Order: sequence, then structure tokens, then C-alpha cells
Amino acid sequence: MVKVTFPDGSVREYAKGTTAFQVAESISPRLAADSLAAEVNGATVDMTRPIDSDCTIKFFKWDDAEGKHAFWHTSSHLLAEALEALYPGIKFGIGPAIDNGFYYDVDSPVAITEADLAVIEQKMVELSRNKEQLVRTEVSKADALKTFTEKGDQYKVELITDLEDGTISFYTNGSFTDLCRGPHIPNTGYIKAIKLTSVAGAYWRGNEKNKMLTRIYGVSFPKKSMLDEHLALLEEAKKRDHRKLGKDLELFMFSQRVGQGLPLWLPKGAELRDRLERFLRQIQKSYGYQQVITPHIGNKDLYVTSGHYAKYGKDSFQPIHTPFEGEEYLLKPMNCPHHCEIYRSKPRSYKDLPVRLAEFGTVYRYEQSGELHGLTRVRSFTQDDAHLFVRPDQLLEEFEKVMDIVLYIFRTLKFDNYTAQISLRDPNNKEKYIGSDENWEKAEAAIIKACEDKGLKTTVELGEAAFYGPKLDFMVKDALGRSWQLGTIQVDYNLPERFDLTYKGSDDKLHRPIMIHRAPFGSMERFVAVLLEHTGGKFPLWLTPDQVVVLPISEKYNAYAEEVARELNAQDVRTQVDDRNEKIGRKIRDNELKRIPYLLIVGEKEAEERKVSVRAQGEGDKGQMSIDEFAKFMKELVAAEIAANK
RNA sequence: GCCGAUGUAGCUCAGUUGGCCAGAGCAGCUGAUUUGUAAUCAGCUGGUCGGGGGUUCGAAUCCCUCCAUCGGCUCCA
Repeated sequence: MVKVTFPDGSVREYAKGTTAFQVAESISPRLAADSLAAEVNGATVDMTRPIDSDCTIKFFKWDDAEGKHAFWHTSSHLLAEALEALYPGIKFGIGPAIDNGFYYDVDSPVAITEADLAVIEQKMVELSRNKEQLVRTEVSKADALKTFTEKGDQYKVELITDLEDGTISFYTNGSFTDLCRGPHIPNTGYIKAIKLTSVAGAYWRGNEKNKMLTRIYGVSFPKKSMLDEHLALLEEAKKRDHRKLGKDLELFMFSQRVGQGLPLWLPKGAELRDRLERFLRQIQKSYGYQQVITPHIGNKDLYVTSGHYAKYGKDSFQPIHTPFEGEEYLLKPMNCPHHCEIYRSKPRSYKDLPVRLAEFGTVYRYEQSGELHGLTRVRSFTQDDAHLFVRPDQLLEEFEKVMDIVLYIFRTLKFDNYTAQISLRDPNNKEKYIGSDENWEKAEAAIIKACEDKGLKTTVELGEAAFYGPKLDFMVKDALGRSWQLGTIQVDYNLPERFDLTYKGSDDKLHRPIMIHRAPFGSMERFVAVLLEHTGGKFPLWLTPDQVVVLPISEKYNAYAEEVARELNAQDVRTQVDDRNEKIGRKIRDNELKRIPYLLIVGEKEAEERKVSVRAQGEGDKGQMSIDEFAKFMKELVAAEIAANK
């Protein structure tokens, strides 16, 4: 017999070899039916795995990440089985579950395109109806190699070669056997609804020097209704796509003639962006930052000094040559070297530090054409950049103050689903970076300490650091769940050395300052993109370009509407008039679609009583107010939006 | 850059296996209407069918090539 301990602490005894499924069944058939995987002594395993020693147990259902993971992992095996049936000779790479479904990488003798997905889907449904068991077998490395060598699947052979003997398992469903560590759901019959979403190319093992395989993405559910819901959600997300909203709301555009990845900000977008810049500028002023302005190009030597040229020169926009002297300039890919020169421009005392130089600096970076994406990945963008030159004893405090700014901005704009990532150097690949081990260690320690002090929940990623130093990145997801890096704070001991930056200490000796690079928004472009997707274009009142539109009932009241707008604008309420010759219903519809927060309807009654009828976005009629009452109401709302996050 | 898909009017999209001067709705313009809380009616304008080349009696439709966009991969200072 074995003792099994449940999450509530209760203990039951079972015969040795009882499966997790049978244990669940002994509690309730419903639990057994709903459980997709189990955790036995901390390891996630199949429900069908026999238990052969005392253990703790926990069951994972659909609502648990582990449950979904097993479900989607099995779905990818089902996909592979269908592919093998439909495309004889097809070879398989890897086929994991991901956050939102699953994929399989395959090397097919004939091209598979999106047009083929429906047929594959159909085959999967057909196979799922057979309720094929997922059968686990443990094999020796030699046997595993033999199986896949005979099958002629070099990808699996390569994977097995890297595995340790004694740890290799196969899973078989129907006629398909795969190298797999599991866990899986008990049988394919659980999979009731399948949607193959897309095909894409993917390099074998993520290396662009390798062959490109075909990746088939899909998602599956235990109920048809859940798939429908999922697809409806995707449709909703598409409506919040910043590229669509940017076009609809006339915020920005691209022109093939200007060049790809070069955004053109339209009047409304420029206004929005300007308001964001002013918001940050004001915060920075209160934190002791000084604004500077630097050119869009810099001498090549500047980037040779900074180390950027050696590292990224080839991938930058090629040097610009002056016509006669033959000097070489680069479009500036970052602002730091310029700011270093400003720091260097005069002797600095320890009493002057920290020196905090800020600039909304436009930079130009060559991004591969396939990587460009709306406003989130562009070739010309403006960083809300600043460089802090600090003494070692100031590093921690200054770093934490920058964190305060980032977190304040996120609170104000209600970005509550961010994740903070500490990006460190890859210790196995040090040649990717510049600077001494000692300085790297100091910089990394400072970031980790600051996050601890602030109680910030972070993940740590090795190999994600900038080439000159480690960083703390703030990532926010877009409407479709893709993660984008926004705010970033980086600690840098290297550029001060390269530029020979110094300050005179109280000991009358020269010392090296430490640099903090930081951009709370990351870039204006990417920030506006993510903000658009988060708000669906319904910006907070303080930020939105047009707060109010006055709608006269007919042209007879245009004069009064103009008067209302004039008075509100005089009181800093941003107001326009819609004086088109249209019915009121039409004007309401058009202005609601433009995401105008407040509409003021004025007709005979309002003009006589010198009032306005207030209509709030998405809420409808709010009754009448005098013009002054409304102005006061608006000012209070705006003040509350900002004050709530102090 | 790589794999796959897409590109028709300012926007959203039709356009059957190649065949009459390429269509619709919205937007725009003109006129009528003077409107009370999410689309008033009528008329008109607007397209080198992404660019270039080819096949054909004939190309938006087939082929080649370039460009851009979309979904991924790689990359991301």
C-alpha cells in the first residue's frame, strides 16, 4: 500500500500501482473526469501514471495552467498524428504547448499552406473521436535513437543525441509515436474543438543558420462553446489593434514613399504625444532632471568611442559622408554618447552629482524588414531618454527614484498587467558584452537590491542585458497578448570609462561616475501603441486630444454652440463644435466612434437657459448643466485622474 | 533577412474557370431637409486593380520580378 496526501492535508491509502486517475475517481468520478494532469510529489505527471510510493497529490483541471498545458501538448501530438496520415514522409521537429495553444514544427515534402489547415483540422477531429490513449513508454537512449534513425527523422535523432540516457520517454497515440517527456491527458477524446490558426516559418532550434521548418499553430478546447468564445475574443482584440485605431482615429500613418518603419504623426496623434511628453517632463522636473537637445546625427568617431560602432555599426544605417571633407556621420541610434559629451563639457564636482540629463531624443535603427510592426517596432522613434551620472553612494537611491517614476506612470495610465524583468548578462557568452566582470557584478547587484527594496516582483532573464550593462525592463502586453518592452532602466559602468568621465571627489581626487540610462515610456511610438490597445482609443480625459464636442441640434444653434466652445476653451476644456448639417443622432454616432469623452447637445431649450445637455461616452444622457458647472465638473475629473496616482 | 499569405477608390470590401467602357457601401462634393440623444434623402465626383516586365486576339484574373503590408521565425542598442 502507499500513502497519498491531498492538498487539504488528508491522507488515504491505495494499493501500489494505483493511477492518479483512479485516486481521483475514488474521491469523485467528476474530479477524475475533469482532471487533465496531476502533481505527484511536486512533479507534473499523466493522470494514467501509476503511483508506487508515498506521495502528495494534486489534480490539475482546465482552469489550471498545468491542465491547459497537458491538454494542448496532447493536441500537438494529435496534430502530428493527423499530419503523418496526410503527408507521408513528413518529419517532425518540436511540438510544444504554448501560452495560448500549441504548435508543431514540421519538415514536409510538400508545402503546407493556410489553405490546407481545414483538411488537417478535419483529420484531427476524426482521430480525436477514436479516444486514443496516450501511452507512455520509457526507452533507453540506444533504442530511442534506433527508432527514429529507422524512421528517418533526423530532427528527433538530433534531440535524442542531446538527452541523457535513462530519462527518455515516448508517447504513443494511435499510429503516432513521439519523443516526449509529457505529461499528457489520458486520451484524445477530451479534445472536442480544434482550430488551426496559422502556418509560419520557424528555424530549426531557433537558429537562422538552420533549415526553416513549417510551424503550424493551433488551439483546442474541451468544449465547442469555449472555442467560439476564444475566437470571439480574438475578434474583439483585433478591434483594439493600434494599427487599426491609429488609422480610424487619425493618429499616425505610414507612407511607402517616405519609407517603411518611418511613422508620420498626424495632428491628433502629435497632440496626444505632446501631452504625454509634457506629463513626463513635469515629473522629471520635480525629480531634478535637466532637458537637453542634441542633433540627429553624430560623427562616426563618437560611436567608435562608445563601442556602439564595433558592436552594431554593420546593422546601423550606413554612414553619411560629407561632400568634400569625407567625414563619416551616423544617424544617431542612441542618445547616450551625446549626453556623455555634455557631461564632459566642464569639470564636475561630487557636489554636482547626480547630473540628470533628459531628452526626447529621436533615434534611427535599422530593423530587419520582417520585424517592423505598426508603431511597436519602427526604424525611427523617439526615446523619452535620460542619463543620470551618479556617485557610487547615490546609485541605489537614484535607481529606486527612477523606478518610482516608471511605476507612477504605469499607475496613472492603469497599466496593471506589466511584468518586471531583470535582464542580466549571459555568463556563458561574455564576449557579447563590454566591461569588466567586477563592474558587471556591481551593476547587477545594484539592480537586484533595488527591486528587493521596492518589493517589485521580477523575473530574471540571462543574456537579455544591453551590451554595456544589465537592465530592469518593464514589459506590457498588447491586445493579442504579445509582450512589449516599454520602460527600461539600465546601469552602466562602461560608457563613463570609454568617455573618461570624471568628477572631483571631496578627497580632491578624480573619480568615475556611474551612468543610469532610463526611459520610462521606452519610446513614444511603442508607448502610444500599447496605450491605444489598452484603452481601445478611449484615452483618459487629461490625455485625450478632444475632450468635448458641442453638437447643435440644428444650424440655428451653431452660434450658441460656438459660444459654449469659446467659453470652455477659455477655461482649458478642450472643446470642438460639430456644426455639420446633420441630424443629432448622426452627430452623436460619429463623435462616439471618434471616442469623444463628452458630447454637449444644445438646442432651443439650452440656448434660452444658457445651458448644455451633457452626454458621457458610453453612458448616455447625464442631464443639463450650466456652462460654468460643466467646466468645473471637467476640471475636477481631470484633477482626480492625476491625483489618484500620486 | 527567412517561411507563408495578402495588395482593387480616402476607408471597408465584391469582382465566378482570362472576355462588354472595373462594382458596392461609407467618406467627399452639390442640392433638398432645420433636425432632441448611435447612420435623413437625392444627384455627382473619385481607381494606370501596389510598381515593372511577360504570356495572350484579349489580363484585376496566368507567369516572372521588385515594393509594401499581415502572421510567425531570427534579430532587437
